Amino acid sequence: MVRRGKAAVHEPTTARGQRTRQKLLDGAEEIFGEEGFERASIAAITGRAEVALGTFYVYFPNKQAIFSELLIELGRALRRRLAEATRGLDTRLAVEEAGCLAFLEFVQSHKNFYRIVRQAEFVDEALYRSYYQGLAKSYAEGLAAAVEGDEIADLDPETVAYMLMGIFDFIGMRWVLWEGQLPPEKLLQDVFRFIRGGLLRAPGGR
Amino acid sequence: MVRRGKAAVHEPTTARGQRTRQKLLDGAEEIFGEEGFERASIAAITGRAEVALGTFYVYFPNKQAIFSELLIELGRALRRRLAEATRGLDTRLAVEEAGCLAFLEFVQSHKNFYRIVRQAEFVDEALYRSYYQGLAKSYAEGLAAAVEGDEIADLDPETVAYMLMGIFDFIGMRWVLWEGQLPPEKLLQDVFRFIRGGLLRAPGGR
Amino acid sequence: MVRRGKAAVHEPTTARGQRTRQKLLDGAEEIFGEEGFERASIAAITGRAEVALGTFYVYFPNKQAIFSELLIELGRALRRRLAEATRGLDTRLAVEEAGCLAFLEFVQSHKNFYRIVRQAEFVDEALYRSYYQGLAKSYAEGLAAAVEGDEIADLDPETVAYMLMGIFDFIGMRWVLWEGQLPPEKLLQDVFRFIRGGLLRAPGGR
Amino acid sequence: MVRRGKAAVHEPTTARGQRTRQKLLDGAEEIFGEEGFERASIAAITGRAEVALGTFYVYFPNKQAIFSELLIELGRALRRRLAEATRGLDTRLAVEEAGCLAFLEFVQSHKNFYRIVRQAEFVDEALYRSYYQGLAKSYAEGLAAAVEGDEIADLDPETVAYMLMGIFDFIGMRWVLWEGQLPPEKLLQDVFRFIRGGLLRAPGGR
DNA sequence: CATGAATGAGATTTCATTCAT
DNA sequence: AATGAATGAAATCTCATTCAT
Repeated sequence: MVRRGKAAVHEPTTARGQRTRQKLLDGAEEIFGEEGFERASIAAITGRAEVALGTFYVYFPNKQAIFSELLIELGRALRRRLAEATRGLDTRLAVEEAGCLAFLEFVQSHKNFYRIVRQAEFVDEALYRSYYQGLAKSYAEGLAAAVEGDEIADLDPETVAYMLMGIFDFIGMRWVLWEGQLPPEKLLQDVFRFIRGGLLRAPGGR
Repeated sequence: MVRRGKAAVHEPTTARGQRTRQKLLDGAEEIFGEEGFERASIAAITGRAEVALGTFYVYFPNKQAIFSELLIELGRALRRRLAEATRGLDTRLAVEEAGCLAFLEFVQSHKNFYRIVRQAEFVDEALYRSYYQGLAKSYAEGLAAAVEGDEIADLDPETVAYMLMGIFDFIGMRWVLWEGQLPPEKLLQDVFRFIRGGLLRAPGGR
Repeated sequence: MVRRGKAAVHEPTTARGQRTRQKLLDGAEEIFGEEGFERASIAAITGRAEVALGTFYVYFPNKQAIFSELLIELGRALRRRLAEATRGLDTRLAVEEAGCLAFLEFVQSHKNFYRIVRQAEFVDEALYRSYYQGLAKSYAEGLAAAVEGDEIADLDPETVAYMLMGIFDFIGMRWVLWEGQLPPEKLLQDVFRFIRGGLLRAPGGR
Repeated sequence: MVRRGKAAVHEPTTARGQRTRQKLLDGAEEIFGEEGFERASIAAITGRAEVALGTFYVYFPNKQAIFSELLIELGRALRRRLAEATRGLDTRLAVEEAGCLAFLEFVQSHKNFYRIVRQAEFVDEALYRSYYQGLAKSYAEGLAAAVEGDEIADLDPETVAYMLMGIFDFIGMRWVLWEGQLPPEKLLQDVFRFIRGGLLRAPGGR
């Protein structure tokens, strides 16, 4: 009947608009990483992006929206990076090792991403879950194939996927987030040995 | 980072005071779990605790303080629980398995705790780190002894500690936090098999 | 399940609270009258009331709420005034004349009320209608009785009620609102003669 | 009160310009009617008119200006309608009746007009008064002639004009605005009878 | 003529904290 | 010990208006 609702927050049509929108996303990534979602203010984001406060609302309806978009984009970038890093590798163990390294390198070069993902639980829980579920699904598919091919032990692929994500997450936290560097080579080898042992060792039972 | 009020915020002397203080802590645990630290308001906490707003400041100088105290108390409770659950066990593997189960049961009965710990990173980072570092230290000591005794493979104990915490954390997230239940027995067995494999398999090398 | 929602905006319990609340209502009446609902800011209201901005929200959830409350209170005051002014009069015509005069005097002493009622249509339409409908109902009851008693012509009471309200409203606008004074006695007599004629003259038909 | 832009806001010269300007006026009439002046945004108006935001300022210096123009145009249209409807009628009573009906029909076909006029008091008070004063003047002139010719009672013409406008306004509110329809024929006859009585009955006195 | 990105002042609303009782 | 009224800084969001294209 009567059209209501605000003028749709649009995808910009001009190149200038595109640039502004990107500046906002970049600013938001920095500020969210530094301050956390709740303490980050729109004013801080536009300040970092060097645009006026009101400009924010030309492109995003609220703080949640830019956060969610950021999470989606960064998630995509991570997967691209993982896909590249593991392309063409022929054993599952090689994939895990390359993937682990790629992940650690990725979060090292996107330290804010780490903090952004960890906050997502409180900002947009559905998106947060789907981030991990999507990642777990990729992992699990690869693992299922490896189980199928008798390459690794017969463990539930999804469970293994969450365990691996947990390992990577905590190792990344301990070294990349807290120390700002990759784990020393020796420790990284220990991580790989642990994972290899977990994946290969068949014997179950107590 | 932690602001201090000037008024000497006292430990209550009377039994009534003790009770009030505990009601506030209980209310805070619920509200922080539901809303997150930033969105949780003192008014909500006192409302849940069924005391007047001003009463809060009789016992705590500010919002951070009650959060930190909560984290410390819950951390203590978790360790007590883990200590109980693993007391007297004679193999490291048995300790890990019992510890894993105890952890999952603990977070199941303190679902808010899970969310509180995960927020601590953005509220009181030092405390957050010391929570994990303390936990890691306990683990690492046990693991170092097991390495010493040739019970498990020669891996860096601290690194293993973080890997195990990561595994438990993510399995807990996947099952307890998201599904509200412990993982099915079969999957739990897969977790244990994975960990056993990781810990026992000595030979490194590619 | 989980109690949500803000701490209820309360009726104040202490005398001090009562006073503050009343100061806000008084300030709001002035500001709404001067500026109109939309241009009136909460800050202006609290400024007039000489309390801090935040104090407003201790007593009212938003601008609408205080406006509606104001309209209700003022409506009540008008009716009280009309009831007093017409109590004991024994002819309908006398009631109309006394009522007209009382209305004009009332709006003269509450010039803001005039403007507040007229804005209500855009602020709280339901309340606005019920204000007029309530007033019309009172009128119509009195008129119906007068028709019954053959005191006035057999016209639909509700229709007459709206006509009378329209007359009073516009005469009040022309004189009280625009000139700040009651109509000159001579003109007031013309109003009464017109109404008498309208009410008494029976002959219908063209 | 009326702010003036510097850019010479032009009357459009081309036919295309004429059309755009009219689209804006039409859009504004709808939006002002739906939302009220203050809540109506330029963006909503241009959205309804299906032109770009900036286009607004090609034709109008600001929001007030288009509102005032709208009021003037609609006022003109009403008078045209009243003039047509009463042209050639030879008694004042016939004029009033035809005028009343024409007014009600007019507001029925311009429901937004009703709301626009009622808001004008808070947007452009001078124009609002002059709207009523102009209308009252026309009325009063006709009424004065009728008094002169002994056709109606000797009442102050301006006062009667305001009373009649009040009656029409409130009957229109009750039926056209609230019910979306003209009053039932019977009630309309009661309105006419009331007015005839008021106008004809000469004798004053209590 | 027409466009739509950009601006920034101003409004509403929340809430941690203080303080008088 | 407990209360709850009061505060005001800070945050979000809206939108009339300008301006470069």
